[in-house]
Amino acid sequence: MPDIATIRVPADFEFEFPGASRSASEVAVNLARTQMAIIAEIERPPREAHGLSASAFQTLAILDGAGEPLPGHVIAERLLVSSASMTSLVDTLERRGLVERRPHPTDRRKVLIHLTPDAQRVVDQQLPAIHAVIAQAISTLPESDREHLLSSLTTIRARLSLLAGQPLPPAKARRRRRAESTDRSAR
Amino acid sequence: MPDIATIRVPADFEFEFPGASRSASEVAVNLARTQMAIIAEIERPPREAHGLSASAFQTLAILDGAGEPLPGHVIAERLLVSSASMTSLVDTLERRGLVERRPHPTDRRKVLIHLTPDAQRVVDQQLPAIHAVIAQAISTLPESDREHLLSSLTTIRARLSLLAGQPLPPAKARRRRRAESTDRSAR
DNA sequence: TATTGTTATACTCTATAACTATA
DNA sequence: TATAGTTATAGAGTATAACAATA
Repeated sequence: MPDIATIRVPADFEFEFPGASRSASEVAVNLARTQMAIIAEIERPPREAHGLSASAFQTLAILDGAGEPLPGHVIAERLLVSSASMTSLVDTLERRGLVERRPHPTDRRKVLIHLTPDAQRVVDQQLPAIHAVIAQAISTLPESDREHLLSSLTTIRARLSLLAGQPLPPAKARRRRRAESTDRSAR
Repeated sequence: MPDIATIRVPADFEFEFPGASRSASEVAVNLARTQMAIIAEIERPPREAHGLSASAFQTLAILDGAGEPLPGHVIAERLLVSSASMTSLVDTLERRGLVERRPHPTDRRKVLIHLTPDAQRVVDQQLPAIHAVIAQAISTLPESDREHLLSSLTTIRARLSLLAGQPLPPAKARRRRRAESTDRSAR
């Protein structure tokens, strides 16, 4: 049973990367791996393979969540893709009969994307399964730790939203250690 | 300044999705968003745009971390891609002069992938920048919370590695709420 | 027989640039 | 002018299946 220990970085990490923080990088690496493991479990077959890419399924989920048809540019912006990519995504979904394009009643520049009954079935089937997997994945974490975890994550996101508006600091040069053969792939 | 609050799911969430856990889904959603925000900050230009995809850069990082040339199938397995995809990835990197294929000295089935000096320069420049961004992103989280966070993440990963070996439980049906127009996109 | 890697094929995602239609 | 969307073009990533070479 691999991968059940906390991933650590080497003791000389902060020597090799001036400006880095060992504990911070450990948090980042473990965050990434945990997130990947959750995704993998959610997508593990047989998940009644809907055969949709993450972006395509997310498009359906966004439409379901909105509870009403949306114009393409709104979906594109929530999905963080370009308008041309959105066109192509909607093309794919339309080909599979999961969405329909219909003209906006008043603004003739816009095209409203509607979920079809087939798509609604896909979403209604997938969402409960996804949330059930998540419930199972987190089930061994006590409720009090969940609140603590949420608060730590929010602290990080708040800091990131500040950083996003600032210029990037110059990076300091890597200091090479003497040659050795230990595996440093965790970095 | 958007997105600095903990993302919550609606109060009737566990009614709508039997078998789901509200706090668990909140953890999963916030984990995903935090992870995305870290990636976005790491990739924020001008990051001396190396122009490499995530997989391509990770391939270089894996080779750098190993400290020695590796056969393709080893990289493929760490990267979680097929051997054919690995061939295509190495093709791309070779075209850009970042890796070289050389025959394995003893096992003639294998091809060892070597980093070129150019690639080493890319990695030596990117890794310190990445770890510096991470240090900044986590900087407002007290050291004791970092350990707590790591431990919670490991608890989740341990549970996931157990689940991965088990059959998927049947999902219960979604219960539709009365129609309303609130935005439920956080799900 | 099993392992390693490649080729062939196909599809999706993604982006930029140029364009049309509408507001 | 600005907004919404499409088309054209291009490149990358991904997978499966069939195959060759080697162990």
